[in-house]
Amino acid sequence: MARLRDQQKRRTILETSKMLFSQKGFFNTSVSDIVHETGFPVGTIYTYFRNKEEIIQVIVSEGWYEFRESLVQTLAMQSSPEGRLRTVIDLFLPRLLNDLDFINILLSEAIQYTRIEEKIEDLTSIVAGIIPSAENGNSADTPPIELTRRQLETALMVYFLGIMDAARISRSASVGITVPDLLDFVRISVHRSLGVPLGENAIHP
Amino acid sequence: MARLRDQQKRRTILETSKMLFSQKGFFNTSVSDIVHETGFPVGTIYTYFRNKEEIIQVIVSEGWYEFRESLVQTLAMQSSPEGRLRTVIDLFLPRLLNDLDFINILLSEAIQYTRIEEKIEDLTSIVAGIIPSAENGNSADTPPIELTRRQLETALMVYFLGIMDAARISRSASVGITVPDLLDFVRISVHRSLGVPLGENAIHP
Amino acid sequence: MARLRDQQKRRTILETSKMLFSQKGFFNTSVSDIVHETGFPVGTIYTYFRNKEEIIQVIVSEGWYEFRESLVQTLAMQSSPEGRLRTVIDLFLPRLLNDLDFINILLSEAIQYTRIEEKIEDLTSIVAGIIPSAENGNSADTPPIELTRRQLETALMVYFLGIMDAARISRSASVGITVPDLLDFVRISVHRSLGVPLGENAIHP
Amino acid sequence: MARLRDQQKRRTILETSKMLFSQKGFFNTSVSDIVHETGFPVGTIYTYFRNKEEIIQVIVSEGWYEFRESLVQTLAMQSSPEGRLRTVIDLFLPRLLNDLDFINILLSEAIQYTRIEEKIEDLTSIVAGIIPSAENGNSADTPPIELTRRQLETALMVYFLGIMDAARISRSASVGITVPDLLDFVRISVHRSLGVPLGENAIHP
DNA sequence: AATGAATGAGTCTTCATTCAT
DNA sequence: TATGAATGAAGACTCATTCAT
Repeated sequence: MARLRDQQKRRTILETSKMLFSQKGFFNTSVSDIVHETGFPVGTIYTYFRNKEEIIQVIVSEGWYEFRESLVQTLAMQSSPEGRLRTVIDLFLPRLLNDLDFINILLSEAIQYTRIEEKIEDLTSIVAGIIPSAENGNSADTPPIELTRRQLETALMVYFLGIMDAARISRSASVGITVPDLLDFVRISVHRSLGVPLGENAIHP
Repeated sequence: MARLRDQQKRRTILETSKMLFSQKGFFNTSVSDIVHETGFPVGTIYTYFRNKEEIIQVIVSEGWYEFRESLVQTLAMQSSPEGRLRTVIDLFLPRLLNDLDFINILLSEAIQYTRIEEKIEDLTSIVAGIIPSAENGNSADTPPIELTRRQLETALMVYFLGIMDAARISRSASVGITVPDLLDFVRISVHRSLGVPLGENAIHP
Repeated sequence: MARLRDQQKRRTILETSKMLFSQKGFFNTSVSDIVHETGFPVGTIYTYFRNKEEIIQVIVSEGWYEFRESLVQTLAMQSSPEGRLRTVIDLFLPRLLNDLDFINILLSEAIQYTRIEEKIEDLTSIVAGIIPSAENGNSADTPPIELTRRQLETALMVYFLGIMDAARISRSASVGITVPDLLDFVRISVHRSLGVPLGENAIHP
Repeated sequence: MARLRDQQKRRTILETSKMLFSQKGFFNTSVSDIVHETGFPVGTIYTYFRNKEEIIQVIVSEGWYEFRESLVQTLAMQSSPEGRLRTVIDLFLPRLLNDLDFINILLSEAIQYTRIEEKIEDLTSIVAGIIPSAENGNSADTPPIELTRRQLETALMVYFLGIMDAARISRSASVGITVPDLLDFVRISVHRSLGVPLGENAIHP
């Protein structure tokens, strides 16, 4: 019982902080802001987290863990390379882009507490593994793309970072590009490069 | 006659701050750090800049202005679309990626002082204008790419942001990708998508 | 349970600041002076007051409120106009003039934070209300003074301000006038103008 | 020639500073404010005045000297006590009250640089000397007031300070009393106390 | 365990005055 | 002599974290 309520408090702190960090930035959000927004006493914040830095680290690591785990598990359930690709593009990418607060924190000022390099390399590696290539060994029916593993990973890293950054920026009123534009762009690129057709509703976001 | 404002001093403050902001972040760099690093007295910092925020704004706006101006002017000197594309890829992209401190500041914590949206949209628009497409009107010998203007701009935004972000991250020891990998990636992509061959030394890296 | 705000601490800050502001002036008193004089750490000052300005505002507003309230309440207990007048002159005026630090702050540099106009107008209005005049309606036995309400209020304002300012200045070694001289002056004036005899010990000096 | 221009500059500095000190207060007016308002370079300010403090001291001392000298000289030209009284009330008081900036500075935050005690005592003494009293020796035709010299000086000090303070405060929008009310008040008081009738245009302000 | 007052190093910034030119 | 950039001590205030209650 107490356990449950505690977990709820912890979640509230994390969610409130996430919103504040995304909106005002990590350094412009004071612990006192979190206190006011949650309504909890300061002391309470420090019974759940060692310090302010730990809050952002947990937001990022838990958020990423969740995303990554569900990606890996769902990928495992798809037998064909094509199915896996569709999963990434039609399910996980939209989900990622849906959480702009998360992206904002991941790429913003707190990048120093974020270890984003490791995360992107990891993601890149997972996705590279599902793309049929000469090096990866490829099935008979999908023609291999002519890229070395290194080139593929470079491409994927640019794509992921570019899409996340574009999504983050697209929030700004002055930007014409929208998240749907970005998803559209990915589908076209994949279709052209890999010959995998990905209709807008292939799986359904 | 009193002394005149010393432009060399101003430059020193800007360069020192740029390095510090990139290394430690804007918020973790104190004015006192700038004072120690430059060796100037505090007062001097404030005779050249109204406040700490103005320093980062000037770093970004002057840096961007310089980059953009030389891009536009050099583009104007190239008559063929192909030549313009080569200019962008072989001259300006390497130059941009060479200044990782600048990129770091542009994309990092100071994003709030940076108006990066406007800058990226502007750049995207300039480059979109030189790519032969059905909409842009195209010469007989280069086949148009089959993208709407909106799709093209989305693609360019993702590419630019992705490359800059990847370059920034590539600094980290744990990342396998390097800036040459990124340039390589761009050349291949352009070659494949537009049929424009861009050898590594096409103009000069 | 954490500690509760300590009202004694708050009072110490107010009293110390009052003395310092009166002695050295508001602008020549630094928060650091208050810190040294009280012995409290800086942070403590700011847990009780939002800023330096609020300290002087509280000194003035609380001081005035206390003075005004006790004036009004005691006046209400006196049934005759004469009794009320004596209360003002023999009880409240001495009390006011006894707190030269307060007067000094009220009339000095912090006048900008002090809203002294409102306070004086209010006081003037209260006292004007107890003086028998043709306009106020007067009892049969005290002859009305021959002044319009406006003239009466002007007179009272000049008197109050003049007495307070004279008292403040009388602190200076070079000035011959003393606070008893001022009280003496008021008694004579009232006696002559209103025919109300006010012996030095009428109520209690 | 240079001499003349110099004196003009000096006057400009004094007048600009007087306005600024009155409006914003001495401590809230920076030397840089004076620089901006006058358009002179900082250095110039310091060729005319040793420091900021000296500026206010000169404003007050020169302003007072001028006022006092012309008072004394004009008084000397009046042979009757009554004429002298009229001069004070109809000529000098209105002139004094006409310069609210001066009064404001005299009584405000810079009171520490102002030596107001000496000035008021001096003025009080001058005026006390022209009022017929038992102690002063009095002419046959004006009945002496029944006040000791000390009481008279007390009265005058209260009057002068009260009127100046009231005038200063009357600037505030919320105050009903005006400078004419104050002059009116003085005339009535003098008439009643001393039997000297002072029509509004007795001499002409 | 829960609380929130206490803490003080550290932040950015100002500004009167000087003095090199 | 005229100038205005240079100076740095001093200012007000913040805020993450602790710890007495």
